[in-house]
Amino acid sequence: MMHKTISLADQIFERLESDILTGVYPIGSVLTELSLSEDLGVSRTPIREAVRRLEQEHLVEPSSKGVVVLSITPHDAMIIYDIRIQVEGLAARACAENITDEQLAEMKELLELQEFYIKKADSEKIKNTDSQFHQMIYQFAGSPVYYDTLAPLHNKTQKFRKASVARSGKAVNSHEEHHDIYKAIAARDPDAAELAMKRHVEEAKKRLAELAEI
Amino acid sequence: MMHKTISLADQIFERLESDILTGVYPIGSVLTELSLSEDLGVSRTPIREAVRRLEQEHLVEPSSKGVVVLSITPHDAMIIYDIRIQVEGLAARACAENITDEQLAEMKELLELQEFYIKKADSEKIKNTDSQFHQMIYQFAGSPVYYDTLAPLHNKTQKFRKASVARSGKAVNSHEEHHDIYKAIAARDPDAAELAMKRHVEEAKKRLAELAEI
DNA sequence: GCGAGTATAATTGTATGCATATATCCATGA
DNA sequence: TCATGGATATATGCATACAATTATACTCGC
Repeated sequence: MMHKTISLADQIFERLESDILTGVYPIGSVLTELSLSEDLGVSRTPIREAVRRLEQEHLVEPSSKGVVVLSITPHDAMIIYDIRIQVEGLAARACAENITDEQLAEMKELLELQEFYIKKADSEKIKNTDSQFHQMIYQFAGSPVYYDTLAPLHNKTQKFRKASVARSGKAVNSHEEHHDIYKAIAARDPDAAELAMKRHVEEAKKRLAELAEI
Repeated sequence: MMHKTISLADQIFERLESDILTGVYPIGSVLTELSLSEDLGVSRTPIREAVRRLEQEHLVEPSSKGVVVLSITPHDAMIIYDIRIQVEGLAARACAENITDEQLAEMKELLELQEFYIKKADSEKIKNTDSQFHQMIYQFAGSPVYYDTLAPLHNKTQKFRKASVARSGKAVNSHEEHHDIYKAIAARDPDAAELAMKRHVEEAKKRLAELAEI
């Protein structure tokens, strides 16, 4: 019952993370290992593992009794964008310096796929390719440090944005900005890549600020 | 068996993290839960928890048999400093904008303590106060996001530096730079605080680069 | 009626056992 | 000799049992 499948702990983490960021477990509610274990029908062991990861990401906080749900505030979201502006700028620069031809081709392919989904107006898939594009940048930047630092931040803003979009009904489109970044990286121009990426994340921040009326 | 003290899992994580970053477990070596469990004299449960955290921080990587030690390369360390330059700059700025009088007093006290240890040439304590100073900045910046992002990065450079210092015999002293940062924060001057912090982390990067002969 | 002290319940920390998957090694046959 | 197949060893994933701590409720004495 082990390898091919994703571990229960991973599945449970994904589920709990989603449920917290989308409000299924409201901020302030208390979760205990035992109650989660009963709710999800598994033993405490994989639950513990998932909850520890939630703790590390500050989505929950230990309290005298179980853990209490924290999620993130709009203010936190804005700060995450400020950090992302700087660090993704560095990552894009590193990417322009280090990317291989194969990786570049992969990136181009993803952008074409995104274009396809934009024409079909499949917003779920658009958002997916969007995230994948950023994760590619993190991965192609030449050090796992970029991914480790940026992936959790990106993840949080994505889910926060998702909740805001659901409330407002608006959607966003940043395909052109992605293409600018790609072009700079393809040209192996670090300055241009950094600039394009910083501009892109800044725009994303502004869009969310409007959306969430911060 | 659940004393007031820190949990076994936490202790083991700290120890393994240190041992990896200082080379006790060389890069490429393989660790299994069972062998660690026997070496450290505890059951697999807390070991598992610690190893999962190491995986999340990319200090080890799962393999067919146990996990293999990754640690960080000098190149990674330099990248971490580049990220810290930017993000700690933001944190220092936020700190100057948000810090309370009590927090400011606490910070001043810490710097006086550090001065005391410097006169006594107690390098272990100096390093401790050093780390505490940075962590205070993260905590007083007004959002847990700063701490979550910066603490792991700071931790890694500290331990990496420790290994380098052990090899070279040199030590470093950055008290004056800390004091500059404090003065800017005390004056509630965000621009000056950001600048002082950036300069400080840049200097730390240069010192490590010399030390590690990168 | 109320406070103190104690019993009880609830919760997490740790150990252990079992199931399962994978690697390794050895034997056997062409 | 080499490939193949199976037995064995080793590893992790999950469940469960137990220990210990902390919160809560309750009782008893005043």
